[in-house]
Amino acid sequence: MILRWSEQLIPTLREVPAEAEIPSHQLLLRAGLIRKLGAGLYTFLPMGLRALRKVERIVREEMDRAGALEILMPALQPPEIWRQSGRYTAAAEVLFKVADRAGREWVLGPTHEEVVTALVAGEINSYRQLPRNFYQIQVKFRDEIRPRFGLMRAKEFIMKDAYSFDATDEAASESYRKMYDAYTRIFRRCGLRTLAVEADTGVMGGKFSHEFMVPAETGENEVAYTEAGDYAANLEKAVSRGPMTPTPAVSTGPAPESFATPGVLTIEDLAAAPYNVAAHRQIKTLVFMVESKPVLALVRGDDVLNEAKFAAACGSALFRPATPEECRAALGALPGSLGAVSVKGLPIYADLQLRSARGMVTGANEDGFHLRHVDVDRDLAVTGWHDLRTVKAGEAHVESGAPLFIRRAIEVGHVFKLGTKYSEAMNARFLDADGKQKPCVMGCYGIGVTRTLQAAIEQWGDEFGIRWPVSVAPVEVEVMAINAQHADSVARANEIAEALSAAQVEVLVDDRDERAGVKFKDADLVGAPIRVSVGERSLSKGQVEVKLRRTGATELVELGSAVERIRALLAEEWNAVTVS
RNA sequence: CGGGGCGUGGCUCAGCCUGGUAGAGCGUCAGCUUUGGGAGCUGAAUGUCGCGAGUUCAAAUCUCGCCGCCCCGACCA
Repeated sequence: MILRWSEQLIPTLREVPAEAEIPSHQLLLRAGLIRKLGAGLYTFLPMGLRALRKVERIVREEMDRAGALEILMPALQPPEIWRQSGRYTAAAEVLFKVADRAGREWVLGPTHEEVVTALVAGEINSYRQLPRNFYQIQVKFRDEIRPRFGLMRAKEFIMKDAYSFDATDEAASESYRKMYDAYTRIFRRCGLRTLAVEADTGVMGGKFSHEFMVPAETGENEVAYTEAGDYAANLEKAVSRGPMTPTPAVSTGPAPESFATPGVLTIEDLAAAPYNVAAHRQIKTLVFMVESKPVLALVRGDDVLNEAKFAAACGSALFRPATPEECRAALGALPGSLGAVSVKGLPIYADLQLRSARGMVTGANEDGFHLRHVDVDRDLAVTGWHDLRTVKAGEAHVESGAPLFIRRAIEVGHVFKLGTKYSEAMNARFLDADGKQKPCVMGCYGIGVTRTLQAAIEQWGDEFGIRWPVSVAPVEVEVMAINAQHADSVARANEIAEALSAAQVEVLVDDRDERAGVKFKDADLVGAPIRVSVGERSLSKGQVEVKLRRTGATELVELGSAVERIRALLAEEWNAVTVS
């Protein structure tokens, strides 16, 4: 197959568009792959769509190979099923809602658990029909608070979502494992290095999950991991043996004692002179409005509350920090002087590091005062003890004791073991061999297809453009006649392109009457793995130049053996992304 | 939603502070020259200065409101 540049729409940009901040977003625009319609809304241009289709094809092949069945569900959904699952309110913030002409409300699907479970509830009745795994590649709509970074976080994006249904928990684990393996293969075939990390289940619910992360400085997630690779977790979920400095455990007085701390509003203020209370000797008291009611969260002064862990502890994701007025209403003081000593009637969730801590300092619930000699077990009525702190780099892995590293990453896939949350809510039951009705045990599995594409660019871009892994490159080879007015060059270039095309190679011919520099720059931007340039100079010696975009290596090849050599190089490129 | 920034030919931006003629580079079109890493010359087209009010003899410029976009936080593939 031959594409001719002159007949395409490949609007490359010489300058970096002002709207793009991160390299992959800049390259998507500069290489003429996408154009923006509005915030988080993008048109895929021909080259961008070609690359996207390549990712989709890999995903399809691996899902099919893993035994999943492709279907296609509606993006427009009735709100009833969302009420039925309970997510009409739980996920309300991301739901796009539209009205039809009669004023009836509809939902634009942000995901499809409800639809697929409703389907299964109607169609699967017997254990003999299990297991089944359904997937689709489809548009999702999410009313993101802040769309960002091009395709990375869009209001409308393409996702591969799969849903497994099993008769037993063990069988569900096997389905989960199959998807996990398929994901590993998919990302490798897309040329991506990924890290599978333990993850928080969030609003999805369920038992446990793994995220597939592409390490990148521009990623929106942070991952904690050991060098040996025996542990990797999203920072939201990560645990360690605890902070580097132990929590004080020696009582300093028989009862809490108030002391004046005028102007002190932060942990740092209190840690500084004249008070000199080290941060790890302080109790940080945070107030959240959980489903409109105040709840206290306590962590050590030098720790950072992990909101995902807090959500798990209090059993709700619907919370926000309390306003100063709400803090005053709940505790009688403004942030900066808050504490949990003697507080009654409010839920208090405390981090495990504070358990049995003694000789601590915390706010007195009186503006400008703090309490010292606080012994947690004696002075605080803690509702629940949980791991609430965010792990820090350098802390010890729970099992091996090895130091944890932290780095940023892009989440490209997420697999969940859901259990029966949706099947029970939506009544997806089957008749088991023992004659009893049981809910299907579910799993769900997502890949951000458009995000994966951008992650590949983020990982493989350089200052000149995109160095596509051949498996997702819009075309495999670009051929150009350096001087479009030199008839012999043009003829030879076309011959090579025809021969490659005959050998099932996807070729882009830059047939524009542009100067060499322009075509070279554009070739680097668009990033075909192999570039063939035919020019008078080398042609006079019977040669053409072949360049590998990935390594930058160039070689001169005899005209007669050029096609053979290109195919050999191409085979090597494919080998680099092949999974056996 | 809170905080910050920006909106001027297709793109990148200047002009705004201190009101009066709307500009540059790139791109586009025509012609000539040039042809191995974003060429040169000549000529040309392209603007409701985001929208709406207000102040003023006069508004891209000052004021107010709205809209859009980008960045930082919460959400997620």
